[in-house]
Amino acid sequence: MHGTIHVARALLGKILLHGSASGIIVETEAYTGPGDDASHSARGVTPRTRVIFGPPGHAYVYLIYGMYQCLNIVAEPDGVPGGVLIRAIQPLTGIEQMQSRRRAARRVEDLANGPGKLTQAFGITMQHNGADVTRGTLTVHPPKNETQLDIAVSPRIGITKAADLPLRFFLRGNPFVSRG
DNA sequence: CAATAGATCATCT
DNA sequence: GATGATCTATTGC
Repeated sequence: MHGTIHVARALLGKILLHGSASGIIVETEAYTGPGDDASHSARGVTPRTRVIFGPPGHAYVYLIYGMYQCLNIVAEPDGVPGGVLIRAIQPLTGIEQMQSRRRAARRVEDLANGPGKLTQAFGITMQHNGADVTRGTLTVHPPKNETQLDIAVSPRIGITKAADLPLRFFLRGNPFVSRG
């Protein structure tokens, strides 16, 4: 709950890497489980939500609207639910491959500026559900030079329950943040 | 630019 | 059988 918010902020500025594709995480949302009605884990363990209740640092990937996948990072200790949705990424490398996976994107800014777009650009699928993001083919790691970040906060996007909680975090002014 | 319709299926009730 | 942590294309000012 509290730790998930910390992780959501800490993930900003980190690098997501999958094959030749890499980029800076510029937008996240915290989903804190009990008490957060928008969170998938709010109503307990199901076959789908079991990875959110598992150890931190693992990927929770799910299908939304029958055609897009969303990537979360599990954020709480084993047994405690909580996850961080990765909402937007600033592409760094593998941009040509991202463009071939996302023919609809006309600008580089549109390659990964949304939760469904970035999984498509990076080739992330439900096969990655449960994957350890500290080792393996899909990883998150610190940038080479850590700098001060200007982090802005807002309500989360696209939800109907608990829609007023300020649990969305993004890099202020960054052009790769989603439009909502 | 803003609003909206339609696509499409795993998951849960 | 209903419901989405979405995106794109298209329409209308």
